[in-house]
Amino acid sequence: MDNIIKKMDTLFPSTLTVEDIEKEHKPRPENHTVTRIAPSPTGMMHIGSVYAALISERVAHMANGTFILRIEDTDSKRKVEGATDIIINGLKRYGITSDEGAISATEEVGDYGPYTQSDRYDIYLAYIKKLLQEDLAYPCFCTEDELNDIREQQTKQGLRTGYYGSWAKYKNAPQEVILEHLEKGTPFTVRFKSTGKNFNKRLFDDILKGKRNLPENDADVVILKASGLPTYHFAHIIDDHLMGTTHVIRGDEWLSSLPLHVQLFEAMGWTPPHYGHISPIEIMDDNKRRKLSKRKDPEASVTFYEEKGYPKEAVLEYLMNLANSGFEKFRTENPDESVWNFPFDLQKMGRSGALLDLAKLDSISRDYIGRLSAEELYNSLFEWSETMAPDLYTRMKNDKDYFLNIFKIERENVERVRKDFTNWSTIWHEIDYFFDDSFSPEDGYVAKITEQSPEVIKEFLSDFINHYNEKLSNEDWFSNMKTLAETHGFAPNGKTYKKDPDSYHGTVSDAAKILRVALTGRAQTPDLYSLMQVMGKERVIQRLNKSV
RNA sequence: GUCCCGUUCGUCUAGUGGUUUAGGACAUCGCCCUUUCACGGCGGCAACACGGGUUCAAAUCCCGUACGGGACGCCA
Repeated sequence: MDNIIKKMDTLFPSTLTVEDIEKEHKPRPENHTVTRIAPSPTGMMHIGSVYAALISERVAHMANGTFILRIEDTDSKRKVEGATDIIINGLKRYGITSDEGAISATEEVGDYGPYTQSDRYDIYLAYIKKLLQEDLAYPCFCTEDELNDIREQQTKQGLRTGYYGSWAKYKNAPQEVILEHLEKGTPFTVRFKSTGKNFNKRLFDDILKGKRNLPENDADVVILKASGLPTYHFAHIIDDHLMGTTHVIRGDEWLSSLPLHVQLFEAMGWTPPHYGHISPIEIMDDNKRRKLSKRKDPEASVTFYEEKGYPKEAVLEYLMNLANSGFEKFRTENPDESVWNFPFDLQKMGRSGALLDLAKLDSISRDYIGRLSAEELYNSLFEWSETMAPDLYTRMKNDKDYFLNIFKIERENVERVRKDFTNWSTIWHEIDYFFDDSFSPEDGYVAKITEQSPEVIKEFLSDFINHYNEKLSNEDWFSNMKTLAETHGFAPNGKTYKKDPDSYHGTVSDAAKILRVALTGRAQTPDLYSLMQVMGKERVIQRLNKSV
């Protein structure tokens, strides 16, 4: 073996030894909870990553522990330029703060780094060499084609696929064969030498799934790729040991490799962390449920929510809802508390996968926006529009007071705030009629929408214009309007109208509708009085004159 | 194909053997409030996947079946 290691030293030069690493390594304090999120920089931020990060962050911070952001970039093929920043900014955006790890593409904080796997190259190599020395690992010279052949044969015979048992060609290869390959320069991987037996079951206690019996791992998995970089399995063991991770929260697609990971920890002589496997967020596709896919589903990417303009707080609340069944009750009882004050409890996580429910997100989002003051609403929308709706941004910048007044309608000094804003991207469409340059109804629109005769409309509106006094209170204004409506042939109430429908053009509500439509072009709007106050007398008169 | 995980209203879920005519929220429908809409209030529809056991008693414990999801890579 020493020959092999010597040979490897020339291939992958590194003088760092396990002894060096362990001498430098500071153990964490006793009973200090450490969790981490370990995304791959593939260029997009998956909503599932935010979900997993949120849960891990909560587990650590609820226990006054440490939350780490580690960048898992050992797959050079999938690595994308600038992707680390996307991850960092994505988490920051949702208020998920890490205590250690990458803080930008080039900087990191913490005493347990480096926190980017490609910078940990010689650490992995040191441990690989140790395993080789101890005969717990061995080089494998199989080509891709050979491995495919093995898989094919196994499938044909109805066997488990994998590099195990008698299929493990180089497991006990003679030294000469290995050295010969090394001399020739045959590319090779390093595989872990498993002693597990597939027919042995072992009990694992998952934080979320509970006690599970899983078969021992008997496959000699690759731990070092031909590129010299470790596989996920190996990097996970080394990093989480050295970084002192106590709780690994990850997607349940990893559950099958749990026996392998525990086996690796034990082979290194280390205690494995606690594991919690969370179910993925799913989507309904053609009447079938499946995991949200970043390729097929735009909803999988956080950019979807940014573009639609869901407030980040609303997205976070929605995720918290999925993560913890008690959250809804907490929110009902504490409408104004921050989500970060919710007593998150891992035991209250659902075991099965949840379907992404945008209607529920809408509802949470409406509630959230409804709780904002006009000023807060203005600021949030302004910030969003800078990148997502530049025209709106310019408009808001130039006309701040007008926007604030619009947002104050039925928002300030009322018992119940209206909830007609679902997200930032829909707001402009709700309020565009307030602006003269985007108010261009077609000819005869009032008659068309109200189904009143042009004469009635003309007479009622002309009279209204003559008597309009913007100084009046809502009550006085309305009672004047009511009187005016009656003189123009509208019944004061439904009861009167129903008694003799032929004698009236409608009720006072129909008269109000004429005004509403003339001013806004719509049959449904917020409170008429407030709306006219915000528009101002000049604009009101001008619009009414136009439709007379 | 082999192995693993899961399954309570349409959706998210409460439920840990008797407190349950299975509770809440979102969605949906109806009514009320009301100058429209939204808000709010009240109410309706609506679920323990199926089959066997264990037990005086099962959504809850055990065993099968079905269905759904996942893993089986020099991806993570």
